[in-house]
Amino acid sequence: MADPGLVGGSPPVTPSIPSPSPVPSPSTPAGIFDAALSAPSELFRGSREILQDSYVPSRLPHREHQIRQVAEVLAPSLRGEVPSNLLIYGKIGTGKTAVVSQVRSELLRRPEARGRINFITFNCANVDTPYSLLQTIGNNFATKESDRIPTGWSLDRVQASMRDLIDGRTGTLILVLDEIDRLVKKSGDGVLYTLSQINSELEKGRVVLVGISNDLKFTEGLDARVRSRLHEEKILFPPYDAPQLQDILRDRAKEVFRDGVVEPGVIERCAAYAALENGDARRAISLLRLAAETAERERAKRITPDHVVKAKNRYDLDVVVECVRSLPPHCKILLYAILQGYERRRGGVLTGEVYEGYTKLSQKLALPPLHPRSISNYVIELESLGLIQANVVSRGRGGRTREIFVEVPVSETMRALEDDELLKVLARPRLLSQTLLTNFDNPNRTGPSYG
DNA sequence: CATCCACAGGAACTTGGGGGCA
DNA sequence: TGCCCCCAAGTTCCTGTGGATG
Repeated sequence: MADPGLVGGSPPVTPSIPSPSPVPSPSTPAGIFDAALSAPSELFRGSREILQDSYVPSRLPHREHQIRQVAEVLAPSLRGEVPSNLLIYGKIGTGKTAVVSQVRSELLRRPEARGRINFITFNCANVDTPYSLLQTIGNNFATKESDRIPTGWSLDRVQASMRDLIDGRTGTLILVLDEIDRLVKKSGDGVLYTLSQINSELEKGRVVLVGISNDLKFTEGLDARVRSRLHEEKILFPPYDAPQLQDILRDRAKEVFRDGVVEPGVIERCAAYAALENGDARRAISLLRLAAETAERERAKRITPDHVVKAKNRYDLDVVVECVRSLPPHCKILLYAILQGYERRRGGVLTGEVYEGYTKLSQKLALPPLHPRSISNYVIELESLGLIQANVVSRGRGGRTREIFVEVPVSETMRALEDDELLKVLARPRLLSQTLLTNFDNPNRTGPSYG
């Protein structure tokens, strides 16, 4: 089985996929993809992968300085010395992961790195418990099946086994922990303490930690020893501004689109939308991709600024629907109760009302309702996902509570919930919301405006 | 200015599931 | 097979909060 969240290191073993039968099944309308595949794309020249999040371009505009900084920190590993631990901060889509990935490639390309440097990258959103982290690190070094660390051992045993496996190889292990703040938030700093002091227990191997975080303040709650070890070096990635985002988009566009298909104003509009949202380059690139796909579906010969506007509306709604679908069952019921209350009151709903609504819905669905404490946690989770805004308000003798506002289009979100197997019995006929496109396309919108 | 209300939210605990080991 | 481990989800218990009220 492939290690979850492992981005670098040994390639995961993938099961062989049987080749598809060339004969279409009788129930499949033959040739439904023929039209889409036969004609070459009029817009795309290069692989569409160039516009995916996972693609790391050969050039990272406006990140030359950061690349140099990361390289300088890690360079001692090429001389057989132990580099300092490194923390990289910056908001989403500021190029942190891409820069580390590029430095990694350059580093491993050097002849001095051969047999001397191992580079493993984890995303702590997937590997977020001490056990799974130590297990995955150890298993990355296991050369035979019997060396692998299974699930079910005590944490001490996993730790000792991982240490032995790392020490089985000479050289430096550069351990990149992407979204390290999520690991700390979920499991505390114990495992970081273990990793940050592991070098004192190793004879041959050496470990260097490179933490990547979106949260500039995540080290505030750390144990002082862990903080000082992690903070040996730190690099801040500032958000991109609109002209910088335009440069990034032009680079990608040149690579992926045919000449002259991108109309003036397209790049500028994608960059402007993304610049408004924390200078997120990923978002800018996704918008460009969606705009191109929209143009392609319309069989347009060129991508226009209008396609960007359509793409932006689609992007926002897709994100919401996908997010809603991935919620746990009780969280979906809670969100439905919030939406109902919000629609009824045409404004903020209080925790007590929401809990009452949630309890009624649960009973309707023949599910035992959760305790208010658990619901309180779900409210926090929904807020962190950006679906609602929950402000703590004190109402005097009315007590202290949270006033909850909905941050997504009510009708569309309810419909997404009603599509769910669990909640479909709640579905009712409703009018199509006219608010969606106008609300989503107003970047200057302040505060809750749906409902 | 003490009291009150209706929670907020931290911490410890319980439960149940997936897995290893002797 | 029984006992151990980890982990996620949920519960219980508790203290804290802050503005209206008397």
